Amino acid sequence: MESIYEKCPFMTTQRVLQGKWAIVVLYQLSTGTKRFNELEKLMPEVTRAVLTRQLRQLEDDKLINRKVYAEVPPRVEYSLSPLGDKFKKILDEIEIFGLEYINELKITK
Amino acid sequence: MESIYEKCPFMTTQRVLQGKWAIVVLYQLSTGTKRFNELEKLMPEVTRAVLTRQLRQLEDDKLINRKVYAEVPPRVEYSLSPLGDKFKKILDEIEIFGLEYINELKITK
DNA sequence: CAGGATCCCCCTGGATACTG
DNA sequence: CAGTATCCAGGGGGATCCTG
Repeated sequence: MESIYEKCPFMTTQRVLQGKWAIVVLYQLSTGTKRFNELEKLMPEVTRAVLTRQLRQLEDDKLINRKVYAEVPPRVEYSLSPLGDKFKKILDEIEIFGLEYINELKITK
Repeated sequence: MESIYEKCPFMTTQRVLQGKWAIVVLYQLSTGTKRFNELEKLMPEVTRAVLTRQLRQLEDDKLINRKVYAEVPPRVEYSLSPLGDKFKKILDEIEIFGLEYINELKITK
């Protein structure tokens, strides 16, 4: 890890958000705990392998929790960590901005 | 452009934030209009070519304005567009989150 | 059900050299 | 001063196939 990441809150957040599906996954989990295949259904554009990698990445970055139940068939639940919970504020603003952005460009173009 | 980008505010914002230096550039411009070489000095880790590309990308995405003055030596000023201005709210939350993130991981690790 | 293991390919960041 | 023009290498996304 480099020094700029440790000092600058913007670079730090940027690093966490690099994954193409990071924001959407965090959003999905912000509405509640989800199982793996629930996330799959909510995000049909993402393949399994990619979704798994994105989840691992967010887990490594301490934004989400992964809970495995020792059952058959297996059950795995993903949820926001305490740190991930603090990300919700960003998500709220992203949603507002995103909608405005979509609207604005619809008019302009 | 694909349909999911046009509909989902999270995907839309994600696309805009893909560039490695997007957030930092937006932050720098959120504190006021800057010339190209000011940005260079504020972000020494980024090379010229890369910074230029990032600026063009944000310009294409309508988040920043590029104003060229017909002078010698040339002067180019970058600033937030009206749309970019709306991004400030996200930046505020990113800063808060980033600082909390840095703090938390310092303690945990 | 929830993945793991590979492979491939493209895109993007970065380095370097040149310019109106 | 504020870029362009190339080139290169690495990594991440995506597809496909396999598994406890």
